[in-house]
Amino acid sequence: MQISYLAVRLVMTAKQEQILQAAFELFAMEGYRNTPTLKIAKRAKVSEGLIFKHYKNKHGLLTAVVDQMSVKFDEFLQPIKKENNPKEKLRIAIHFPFLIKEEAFNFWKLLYRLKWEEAYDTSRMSRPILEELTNIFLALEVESPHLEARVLYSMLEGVAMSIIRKEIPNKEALLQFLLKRYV
Amino acid sequence: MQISYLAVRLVMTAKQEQILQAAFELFAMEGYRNTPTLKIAKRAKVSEGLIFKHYKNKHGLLTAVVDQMSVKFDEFLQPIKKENNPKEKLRIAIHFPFLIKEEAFNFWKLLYRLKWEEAYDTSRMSRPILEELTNIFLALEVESPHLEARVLYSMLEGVAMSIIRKEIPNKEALLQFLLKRYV
DNA sequence: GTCTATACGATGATAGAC
DNA sequence: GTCTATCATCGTATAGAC
Repeated sequence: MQISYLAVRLVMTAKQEQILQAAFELFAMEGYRNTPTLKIAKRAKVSEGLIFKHYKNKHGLLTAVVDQMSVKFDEFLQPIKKENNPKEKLRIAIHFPFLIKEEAFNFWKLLYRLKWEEAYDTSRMSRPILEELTNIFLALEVESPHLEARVLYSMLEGVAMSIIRKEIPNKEALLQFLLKRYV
Repeated sequence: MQISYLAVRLVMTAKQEQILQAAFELFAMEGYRNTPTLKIAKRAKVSEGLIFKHYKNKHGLLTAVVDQMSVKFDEFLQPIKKENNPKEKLRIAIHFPFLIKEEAFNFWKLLYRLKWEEAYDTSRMSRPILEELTNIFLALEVESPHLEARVLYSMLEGVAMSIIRKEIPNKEALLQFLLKRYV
């Protein structure tokens, strides 16, 4: 009975969600190790013990946070997946770093934190993008589609990191520059 | 008496160096927060107390590690600084991510860890590179030297990260591809 | 300079009542 | 499901002897 299992998994009490949300925010802002469970409890306005009832231990809570992020990430990728025209896909890909709203910075901060801090395997998130980029260049029949994709991916990742870290003074100019170069 | 002050600072006992080396390795491999001082002491084959005699506290030890890294980083940058021909400077810059030897991966891992994990300001390390790249494109009189430099920087940073994380199967092919594109 | 012993606070986790 | 109380352990840091 897969369906009912999934259904059960989706049911969350209000407090359970508060914990998840608080943990997400704090892990992103201060890091996993730097965040005591007591601080999460306070932010979520629940008792500390409740965290362990729901998520077994601190790492279980992190897993739950990451699972939730995966879903958001898939949603983020939908536009490029739905588009069929390779030129248009490319345009969407280049827009990605610039589409990250300030409210979503925490999401990406956490992703990069985990990547380095916890040696968490974030490839299930990065691989789909790399695959999309490769498909683009295969369709465009360029000389070295895989290398082309790798380079674009690295560049977009580097740009995204700079944006999240608020190191780019004029985002719009950079976006236009990239569009002119690639599309 | 600046000179004698500096001279004093450079004197280190053998055990002090062992501590610094062990801390560097562990911070890079497992992260600053994840590394207990006892573990550092054991790796350095000294007593735990000695760490605090020499470095006051754990954060002081981190500072000492970062200071030492700064020196290594400057050495790394020397080739591009010494070169005058912009085309040649560009070639050197593109080589950078590929010049990182496996033994030096820890160095860069720690740099990125600190960047995200501790919100450590690593700009004193990244800014000089960005400046060099900007100078290159100013000398080459391209249309948008600052944007051009920013994009190259992001790309090289992204590539370097992939290399450190051992995600690139064929480094040589990627290097040749980049050289062909940029130089 | 170096070691041993130890204090002390913080933190993850459990037990039991409601 | 939720809270309060509590524990055990770990980790930073200090004191004092050699």
